[in-house]
Amino acid sequence: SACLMCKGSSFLSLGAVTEKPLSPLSFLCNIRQMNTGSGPPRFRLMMSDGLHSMTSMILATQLNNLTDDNLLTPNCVCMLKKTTSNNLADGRHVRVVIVIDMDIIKSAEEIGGRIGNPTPINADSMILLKYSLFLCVLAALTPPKGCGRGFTGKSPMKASNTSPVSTTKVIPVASLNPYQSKWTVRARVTNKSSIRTWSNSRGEGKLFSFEIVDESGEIKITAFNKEVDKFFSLVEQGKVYYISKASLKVANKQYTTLKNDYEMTLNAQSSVVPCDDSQGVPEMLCDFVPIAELENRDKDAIIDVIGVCKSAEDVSRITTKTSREVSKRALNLIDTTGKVVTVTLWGEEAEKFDGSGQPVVAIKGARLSDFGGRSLSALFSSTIMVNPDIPEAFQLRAWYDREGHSQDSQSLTETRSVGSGAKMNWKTLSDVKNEHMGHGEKADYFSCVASLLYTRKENCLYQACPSADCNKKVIDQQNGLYRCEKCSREFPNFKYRLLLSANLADFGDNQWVTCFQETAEVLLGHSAETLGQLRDTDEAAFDEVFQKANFTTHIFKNKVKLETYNDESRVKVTVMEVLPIDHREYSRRLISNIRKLASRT
DNA sequence: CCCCCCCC
Repeated sequence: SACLMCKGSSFLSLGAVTEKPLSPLSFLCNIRQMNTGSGPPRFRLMMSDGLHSMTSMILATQLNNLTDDNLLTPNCVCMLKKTTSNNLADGRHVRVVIVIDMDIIKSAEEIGGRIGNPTPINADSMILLKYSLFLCVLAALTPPKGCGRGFTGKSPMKASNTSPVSTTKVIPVASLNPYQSKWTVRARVTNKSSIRTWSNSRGEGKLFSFEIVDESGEIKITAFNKEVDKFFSLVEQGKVYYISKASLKVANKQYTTLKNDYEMTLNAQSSVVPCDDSQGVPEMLCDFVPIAELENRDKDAIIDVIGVCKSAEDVSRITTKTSREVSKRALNLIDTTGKVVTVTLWGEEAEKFDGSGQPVVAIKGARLSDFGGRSLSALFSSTIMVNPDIPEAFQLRAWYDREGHSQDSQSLTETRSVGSGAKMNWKTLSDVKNEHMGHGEKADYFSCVASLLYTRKENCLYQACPSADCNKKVIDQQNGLYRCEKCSREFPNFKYRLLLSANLADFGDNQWVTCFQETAEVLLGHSAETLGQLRDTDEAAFDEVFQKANFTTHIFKNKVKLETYNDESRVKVTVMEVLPIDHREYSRRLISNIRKLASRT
């Protein structure tokens, strides 16, 4: 539905539809304790309705007990029963929403993850609505309080006495907002870009950007045109600066890779002054996502990852859709979750990467892709660190050398296929018909996910030649001997073989297929021999085998070929392999197909 | 005010 935080009309229409007062529902995005000095603790909340988020919300102290049982954690759903708004007491003109009464109606555990990718809005936009009701959800930007890095309550920062700026106090980067103009931050430069130019309908120019970090958080800073000339050579990667008088704006969530709702633009008044004292200013702020956890994150999420580079491809050159040549190199990273993910590095990063000695690799700001299930891609804005000097890297190194190197691992990135190694050519049953598969000179191969709709139990078993490599049907001589025409021999025995006709169905179509011995045994769950015995001795049990197999769902790898009998052509589909469904992979494939379909219309 | 981020 439409965003109820910024669209008054939506709010009204929702009220009209339901015809009864609704209490506002919110997702909690984040919660952190504010620095209040003496007095009861105050908690700042970030909430969202899935589309927009609001950071300037404060829990009334009488609700502080909600934080006691660790229920008010990111992703839980809250019902805001009573709210008011106010300016912050510290004299800054910051409008905040105070939550006076609310209930937690679904725990973070029940929600299971962040919903949506909300754009931050400020309290003023919300206050316009008087938000007697709105819908919001708390989504996770950081782990719950107490176990996160960089966003939990931190002691207030002291301005260094070497500060050249005496009129404004040094504040934490995390507390920067557009409503406060007199501030100075002291932070380290990370990830400085080169100078780029642009030219579009709105004009042209040049820019460079960099990121800064202090113990409270991080923010992206961009300099355009004149400010490029003024600051580019001054700003050095890894150095600490006092920065003040820059513009703040809401960061566009689509492009943001840092954990900050805002970003900074240097302007004519801005000051950037080197600071010799880098005491207490971290090198980098990372929020590493365990590799196994990547399965549960949204496609396109920007995440930090750390793992041992178990293996790396050689660098190669590829041509992009826009005919540009670029270097690429894929790495396989493993962490203590035992899961492996493929990360692709590009350009210079791909060229200079050295995977020998299986280094620990940390990447800040990689993009999660759904290629091959789950994989990662480094961006221009990513920071790639080889054997970084951080505790997580030392722990991983120790784990890998001790046990990780020999542990069974499973990749989230499907490189070739499930099962026997051949490439999966996924089709729906109607695709097979519409694309006239099998009509060519050679047979075509495809894989599908389908359910057994019907199996013909009559004639599914035949008596075959007992010699090892011959499966030819034998002729019952009715004298206790069975003749194989192929071997030109008579045998006192035979072996049962399966030749099962089955009707497969998926959501759009159905198809008769033939399953020989091995595939039929998998589908029916018994060996041909057992089935033969069963048919001859216990017909009810034999029937039950088929009943049980009915409506089971599998991955079928098939061969399709047009065959002609007596001037009549029909497509013959033979099942080559039956594989169990990896449900996670299947739902991913399903979602990806739905996305594809949606993008076509 | 940019926002490129690629390939299978």
